[in-house]
Amino acid sequence: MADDPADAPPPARLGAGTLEATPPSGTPVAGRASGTGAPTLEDVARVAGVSRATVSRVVNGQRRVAAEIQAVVREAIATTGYVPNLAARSLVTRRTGAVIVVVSGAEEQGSPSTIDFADPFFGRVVGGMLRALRPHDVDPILMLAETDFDRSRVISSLRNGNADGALVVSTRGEDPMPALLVEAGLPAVVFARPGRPIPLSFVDVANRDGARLAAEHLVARGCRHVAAISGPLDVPSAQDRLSGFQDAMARHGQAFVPTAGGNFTYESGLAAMTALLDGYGDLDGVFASNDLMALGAIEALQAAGRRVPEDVRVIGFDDSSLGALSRPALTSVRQPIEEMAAEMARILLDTIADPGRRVTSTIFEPTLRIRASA
Amino acid sequence: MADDPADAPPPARLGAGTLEATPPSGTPVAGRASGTGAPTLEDVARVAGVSRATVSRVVNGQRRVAAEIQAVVREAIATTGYVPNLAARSLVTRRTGAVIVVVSGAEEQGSPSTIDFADPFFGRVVGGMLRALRPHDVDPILMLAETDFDRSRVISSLRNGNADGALVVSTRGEDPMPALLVEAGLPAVVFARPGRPIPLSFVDVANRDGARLAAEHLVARGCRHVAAISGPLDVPSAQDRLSGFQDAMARHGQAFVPTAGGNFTYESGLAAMTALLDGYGDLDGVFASNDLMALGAIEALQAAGRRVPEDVRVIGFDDSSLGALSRPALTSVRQPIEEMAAEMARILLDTIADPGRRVTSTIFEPTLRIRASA
DNA sequence: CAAATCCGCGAGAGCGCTCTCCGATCCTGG
DNA sequence: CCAGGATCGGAGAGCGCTCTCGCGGATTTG
Repeated sequence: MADDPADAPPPARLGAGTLEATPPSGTPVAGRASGTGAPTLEDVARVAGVSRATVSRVVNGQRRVAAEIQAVVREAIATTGYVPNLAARSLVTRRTGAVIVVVSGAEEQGSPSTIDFADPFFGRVVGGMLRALRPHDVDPILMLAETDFDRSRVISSLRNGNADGALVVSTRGEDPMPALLVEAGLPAVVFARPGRPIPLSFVDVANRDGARLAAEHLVARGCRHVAAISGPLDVPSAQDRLSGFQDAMARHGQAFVPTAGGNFTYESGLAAMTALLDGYGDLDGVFASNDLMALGAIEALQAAGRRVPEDVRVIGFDDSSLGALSRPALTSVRQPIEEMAAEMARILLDTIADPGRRVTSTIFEPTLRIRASA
Repeated sequence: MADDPADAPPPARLGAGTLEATPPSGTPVAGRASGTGAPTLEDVARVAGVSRATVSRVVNGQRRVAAEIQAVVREAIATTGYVPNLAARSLVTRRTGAVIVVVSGAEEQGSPSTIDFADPFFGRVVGGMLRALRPHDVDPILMLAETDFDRSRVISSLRNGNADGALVVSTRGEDPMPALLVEAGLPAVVFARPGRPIPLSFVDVANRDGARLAAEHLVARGCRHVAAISGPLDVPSAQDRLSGFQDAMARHGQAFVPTAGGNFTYESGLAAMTALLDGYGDLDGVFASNDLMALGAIEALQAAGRRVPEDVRVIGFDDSSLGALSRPALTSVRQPIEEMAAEMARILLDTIADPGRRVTSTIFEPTLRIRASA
């Protein structure tokens, strides 16, 4: 890979400030000997007057090493500025200390899934994983898996020992990624129950319970004609949220819940609400399967002259920052995303440590975050 | 890449007994011989009846290899299901094919910077980097750098060859990360001009131009008494946005611009606007240095009975998805974040390929995204 | 037709680390 | 005071890969 002038020419170059790159004078490298630049175990051993093996033992704390020698070695490590070469280590240990965080989904024409990352949801998940991984000194490698090629790249990375396992968060129901992982027998944990049952660990939120919470709240607030805006029904969570909501409403006397389908986007929520309003003018409550759609629904409601929450109450799902900032602030079912992500990391780490382990799943309880919209 | 399950040359064994629920019968692993599990170069060489070196040449396409032999080798690779062991490769090449993406900032008490990731800004930057890195087969390792410990971990990772370089996006002005990187002589590129001048490549947006755009738009819309809500002034971009705005307003006849300081959060925007309203009741236009603060400002304005945009026009900076979704939709100065992130990746890759390269900076031109709020 | 050239392949030496032996030292009990 | 056991450091063999070097055969040139 030399240079590729074919790459998108960077637009609008104004100033091109060029400073002389300073030769790092004060780099704490000392007492090396080999030609490459970085001090090696060998170098430390020489300085400390011990063997490579002993230094290794001190570094990894594997076997007891006499306190005295340990001090000498640590001293030598400090003066040489030694840091272990992870490539060499993982070559022999067959562990990389890295996991792949896969943001996966089927490719959608024209929707560069920048959207993925613009959605705070992914940020929260990734953030939660990072925090859980960090104390274990495990690095997260971020990969997008939109195309089959991407997915095979993930599998390859794992197979060739670039990473020890995968944490998958899918955007769609029929994502092939989980199945591929299982097929290859690779350690992995996914966010949300996979579309079809496969032996793979996952964490999820009790979607039906969350939907019930929403239903009960609407009922308690006096709503008598409520509708639902669902996500794509091939996604299990969307399915559960809808059916959970319908069931709960049925228990409270509303046997039929007018429903419109969306795809978790703002626009689809707007469209769904508009359609709903068309057929059912007397609605006084709406449950949307995520916040983005709920926001779209509010927009449609307001455009139709309905006030939220006075005329129609709206509840979302996710408790995203978007909903907290919008006006009226969105009442929403909160899933403890960060904790869920942390749990994923924990399960994966366990699985890596003990590959024989059976698959597990952890279901988290949602809570209702009451704000202004309902 | 069709591999028929029929052609399994030597007795294929995979780590059986690890999975329990599925018998993964069709795993594409076949034709190994060594004990570890994954086929090695050696295995491929044996199957193809050539030397290790030749297989390596085919894999890396480095030197001419007879087409005929090449075919045989590729065949062997396919039947063995060979994937190169990256650890072994990077041990000798001293390249890892990975870069660290550092989300950095000073530690703040009580604010678990989940906020970082909930802010769509980071998502967009990271997404842009991912896309630019992918075609080069470079993997991004995500790391948070909040504490000194985190930062030294980043430096260590780089120094011990865990990654080839760093892409840094800082949240604050006096972030120590850039300086540390320069000090250690490590390849790195930062997002936005560093707080103090150091020999480090960066990309940025022409903040002053963006602010000018906002000023001119407000003036064109008839605003005569405009105020500014700035970010923390130790951040160069916040400084430039403010002074750029002030200068542009001065050119248009408003020599004094009432200003309140915020820290890029919603709450600070709200507080700043409230304070501004206190002192200057006749404001008819506001420029906030980012969208979050602009949103807070609008909230304050509405709370004070001012209509947006009828009474007061508001312009933000960032063109974030938050602003697009809020009502009234936020007019904002757009910086091409994804392209900027891609350019960062490009510069870093160049720097890694040619470490002697001098530092460069690329400044992008902002544009005004006109929506409802101004 | 012989000599010079070139091209493509194989042999082999490590890259920096871990980890299994083994030998040396020390401690303990008889 | 010595045998036996426990403890701790050293030597050395690779992990899987790349890359330099050199050699043989094909091709070209005098």
